[in-house]
Amino acid sequence: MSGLRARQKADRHRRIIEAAAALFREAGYEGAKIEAIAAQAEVSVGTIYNYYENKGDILGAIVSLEVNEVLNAGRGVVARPPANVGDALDTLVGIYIEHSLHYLSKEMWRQAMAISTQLPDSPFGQAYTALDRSLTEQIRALISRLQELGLVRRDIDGAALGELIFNNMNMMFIEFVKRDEARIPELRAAIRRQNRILVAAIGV
Amino acid sequence: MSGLRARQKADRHRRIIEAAAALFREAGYEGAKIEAIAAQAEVSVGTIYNYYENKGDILGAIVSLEVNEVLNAGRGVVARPPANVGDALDTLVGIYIEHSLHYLSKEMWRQAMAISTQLPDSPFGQAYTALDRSLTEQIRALISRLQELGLVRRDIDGAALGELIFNNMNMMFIEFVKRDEARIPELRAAIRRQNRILVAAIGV
DNA sequence: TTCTAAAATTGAGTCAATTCTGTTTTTATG
DNA sequence: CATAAAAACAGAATTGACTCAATTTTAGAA
Repeated sequence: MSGLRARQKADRHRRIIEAAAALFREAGYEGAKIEAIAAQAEVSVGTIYNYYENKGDILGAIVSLEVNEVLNAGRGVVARPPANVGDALDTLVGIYIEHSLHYLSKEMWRQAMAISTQLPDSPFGQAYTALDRSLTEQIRALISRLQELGLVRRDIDGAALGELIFNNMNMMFIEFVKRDEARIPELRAAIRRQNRILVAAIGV
Repeated sequence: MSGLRARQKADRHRRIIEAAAALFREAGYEGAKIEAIAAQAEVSVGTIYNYYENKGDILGAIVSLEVNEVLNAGRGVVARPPANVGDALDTLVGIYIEHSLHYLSKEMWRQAMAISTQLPDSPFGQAYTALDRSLTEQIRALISRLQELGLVRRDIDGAALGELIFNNMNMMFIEFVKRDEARIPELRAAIRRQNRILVAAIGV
């Protein structure tokens, strides 16, 4: 019945996320003190911890928003991929990368990745792993689509190939966010160069 | 030369590392309090921070020891690789993976990886990136060696291939340390399956 | 409307990493 | 040897994430 309590809860969630997102961007993850987030969201410190297990989970909620957008954008490519294996992969990778810095700064990505390895069993750690899996799955779906279209050999191990492509891209992205001066075009070019080896191997 | 001061310094370094390694293993990274490490090493908290920028750097020193051993073990394979591309890669990957849990527990690896992404510019962050590069380079050297031996096509982009193989392996290793129940044989099998696609593409 | 149990909020208190400042030890010099 | 500068040390103070017991608010029954 969408009672008062439920509405207030949703509203507090939103205020906390908005306050945190703003402060993470302004002051960086470490620089954004929980007290400051609480003050800006007009709730108490205790309330934040009632909603999120720890500071990392707040960042986690923001990351989920970003990655889900990326996944959505990727669906279009899978549905109607460019009629060329190299271009198809490049287009999908491009969408992932170009969307990735929309809400999250490199510093926020670094923190998010760090937390997800540090606490793999926390809510955020598990959510992050699930997001990675979804991305891998989407790449696998693209390969499957390309096989249907007769652009990729039928005898290719699609699952293994999807993992290979995702893992390489992801590792490149990790290195990318670790260096503030790294630029997107160079990242894309490097991944394209790596994928070229695979494209040669799997094309009909 | 080699005055008292230098000797005491080296000795204190050693004691701190030994105390930390023992406590990290016993109590985990978080569980090993700086005060406890200081007590066991018979120095004060302040002294530890005089030697290491932060707790992560202590772990970093231990990780470096481990990875350098791995690199050393790998040299043998590069010098005399198995006469088959798939086996050669599998042997090198195997050495990396089998040695990896010698001194470091999965939990210690998780922390180390997290810190290296979180603080890429700290002494440890930079060292970790350099170690990754060395491993990538060693894989590239193996490929180069296999090309000399006529086992891999000459027109293959060795640098890109080395990165691809390392990045995939590394990402698989990250997922491996994130799950306590994951086992080494399955990890190796999964990587072998992924590399099979590449082997088919690059063999003469 | 009034009352009660459940749910949610609050903020002072705890804990551990890191910083800071005064003291001690070592080295170099006369 | 004495001594002053430099280096290293010690541990108390600070800081900030997180906890928890007390208080307040809400939902629903009478």
